[in-house]
Amino acid sequence: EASASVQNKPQGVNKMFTKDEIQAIDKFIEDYCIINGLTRKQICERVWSNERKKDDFWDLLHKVLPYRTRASVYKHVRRSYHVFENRGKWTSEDDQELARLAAEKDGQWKLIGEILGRMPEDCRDRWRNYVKCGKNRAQNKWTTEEEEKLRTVIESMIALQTEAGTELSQEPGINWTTVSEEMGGVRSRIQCRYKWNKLLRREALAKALSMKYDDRIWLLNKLQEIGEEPRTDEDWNKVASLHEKNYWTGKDMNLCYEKMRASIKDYKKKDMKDIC
DNA sequence: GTAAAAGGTAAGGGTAATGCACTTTT
DNA sequence: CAAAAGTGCATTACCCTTACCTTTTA
Repeated sequence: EASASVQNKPQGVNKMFTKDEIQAIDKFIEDYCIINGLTRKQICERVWSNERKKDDFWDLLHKVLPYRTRASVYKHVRRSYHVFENRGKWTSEDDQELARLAAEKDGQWKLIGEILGRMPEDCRDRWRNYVKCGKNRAQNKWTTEEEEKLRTVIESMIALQTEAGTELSQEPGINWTTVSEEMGGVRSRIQCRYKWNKLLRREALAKALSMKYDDRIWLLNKLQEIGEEPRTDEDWNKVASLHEKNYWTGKDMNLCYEKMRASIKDYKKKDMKDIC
């Protein structure tokens, strides 16, 4: 019954559970508790119990969201119905203890979690995103040298993969943990990823802004001709395909237009026709 | 007896929300 | 002018999937 409201949702990659999905799960578990006379604490213990109980709990749960993988539902419920005392807010004492345990019990996050009274995943996250770099972690603005080093590290990582073969259609993967290590542990994995994406954005913007007067005028005229502002990437690609040069991508044109638009006073109050 | 399915753990990849310094508006 | 409201940006908190192993089931 809990699944009724969320049936036939498409399965996506890395898609957050929606409010409806979470509600459906919660409803199921609430009912399950009532039927089986369980308290919240007891159901959490059931969820984290390592005995392989021969009931249909996980099976029924998966039927609430059948279009998701079983593992997906399993993991989500383990996070939402956990048995650990603490979440969030790490004191520096907590961090110190985590650092000690991480060194002593390398990779044994389940064990570390039990000792600290936290979810293993949270311990792992705190470690890799923060504690691992410790005092080495820089908070200041990236220097040009640092940016160049990041570029080198990532480009050689990508080169290594394409070289190692298989022009398989898969995207080159960037292992941010490794990148952080190769940066000397001075920036966390998340800092590196953020910076890299920012560098990419900066480059994209530079290209878009290199568009000369004639092409800009062409763009503004074309937009007026079309009559409405392109919304999606696809819309912009269509606009770009109308141009004789095969140089500007939809993204380039989108960025360039946004910049021109933003240079106009009170642009937020104006629509596209006024802008052009 | 064996292949397939399920449970459990760690590693990899990621986004939404927040905090903060700064501008703009009221 | 002060206070409130918006903004851009980096960080923080939290989330999701896949790979792989062991155990259970059909």
